[in-house]
Amino acid sequence: MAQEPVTVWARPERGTRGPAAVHSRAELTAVAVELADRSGLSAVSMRQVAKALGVGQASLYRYISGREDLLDLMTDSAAGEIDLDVPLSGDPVADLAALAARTRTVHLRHHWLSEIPPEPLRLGPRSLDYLEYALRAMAAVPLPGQTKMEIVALMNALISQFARAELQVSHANTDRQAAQAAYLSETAAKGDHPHVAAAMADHTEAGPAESPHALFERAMHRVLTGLVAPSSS
Amino acid sequence: MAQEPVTVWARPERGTRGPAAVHSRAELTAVAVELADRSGLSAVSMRQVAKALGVGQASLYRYISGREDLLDLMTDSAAGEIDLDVPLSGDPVADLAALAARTRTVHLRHHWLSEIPPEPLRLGPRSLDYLEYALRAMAAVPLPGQTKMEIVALMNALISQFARAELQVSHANTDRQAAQAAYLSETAAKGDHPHVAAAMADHTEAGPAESPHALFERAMHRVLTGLVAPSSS
DNA sequence: CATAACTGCGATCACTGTTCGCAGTTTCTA
DNA sequence: TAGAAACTGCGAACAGTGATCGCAGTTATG
Repeated sequence: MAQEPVTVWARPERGTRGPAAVHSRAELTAVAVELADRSGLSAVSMRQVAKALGVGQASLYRYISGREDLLDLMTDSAAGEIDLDVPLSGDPVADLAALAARTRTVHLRHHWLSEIPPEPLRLGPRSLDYLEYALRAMAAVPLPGQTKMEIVALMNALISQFARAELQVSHANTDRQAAQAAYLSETAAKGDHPHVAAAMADHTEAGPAESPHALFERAMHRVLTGLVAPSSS
Repeated sequence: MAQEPVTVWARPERGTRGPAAVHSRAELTAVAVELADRSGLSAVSMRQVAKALGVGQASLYRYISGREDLLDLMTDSAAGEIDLDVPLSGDPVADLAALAARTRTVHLRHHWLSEIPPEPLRLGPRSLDYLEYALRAMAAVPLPGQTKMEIVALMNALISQFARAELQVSHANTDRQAAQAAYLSETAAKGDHPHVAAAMADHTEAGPAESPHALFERAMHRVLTGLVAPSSS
């Protein structure tokens, strides 16, 4: 009935019969990534990708089965940029924290990673290598495999969150954010929400702001320590 | 030039001049939430909301300025379902963990919360009360306000992630997920990725699975301990 | 050589969020 | 009290989206 393999990774890129395809999935992915790097994820539409590639829009469906596939490819391509040849020290927390730090740089290089709608299980070959590496780092940890996988998922969610927060301040804010911030400070100044007001005052004066990288490493180290530490119950 | 208040919360619901509006933002919100509860966030389109409300589509723009406003209203409405009258014990970690547990139930009640695209700063009045409560729980913690706010953001990201994972297993999987899972186990069985294979084997046998609630509480407690604990550096 | 499988793609469909202009209603002001 | 101003509801339309269908042309297989 329907086409059998519903995921890109299980579908062969080419048959053997017809004329050679002019482009490839890799090419498609590269174009999509460049488009997203420059103009955000919303710029990655079938039409724009087709235009940037110089083909008709409907032709894209010869390479992928839909936009979801494109996101899969992009995500996995980004995962491929994470260096997995770094040897493990044996300290699970330190190794995971270092991996997280490398993942963070990829997130900063590709803003759109934090915009990708988090499907459960968006795992391509490179992402799988990534998962394998992370699990290997936890090999000596006496936790069930299920829990370890959840730890990796949580770690990635945190990395995404950090990247979002970091890009938010650096990037030029839309007027929507400005309005939101204005509403926040305005409401906080009204007298209710004293703790919010205090926290925001802290934020504005503060001292020399800690470098985002250092902040990330500290927080991630703490969280991982909490997660990986042997359970006391 | 443009309309001044860019956020819903700063825009008055009604002027004083014209005929009385037939509906209200609250009504709009309720309809949208019910729609999302039943059919997911994608069912919340201007047309469907208008139809469910019995008005023309263009009329919605008299109450809100766009779909984003609708998401803001829905999110804040959900935040309003979190009980903030629970007295604080004085133990920051325990209080935050309890708050997180209550937030989790709201996420489970409203699947779509995990689907909402995470804008930076989507804070309405109820969300602000929530933030105030969380900061109050950390009043005695010797950390800069900025860091405390980040902790709250991280906590919420984790709650969202947990809810997603939990709903993923319970909910009827789409064939896309099934295909992804098939690809995963197939590739893992190939011999590379031994740690992934082992973890998945753990997953399938395992013993009596721990209740999701207990798992959540344990992990959250650990993470919060790691985050709130006095810095050693 | 015929058949089956493939490629590229113009045209089109159903859907999305949003805007415009108009008729009708209410309230404020001069 | 008349008129202007501000508001409501909304039909129609616009630009954009992802996806499908069918056709002409090309290539390899049996």
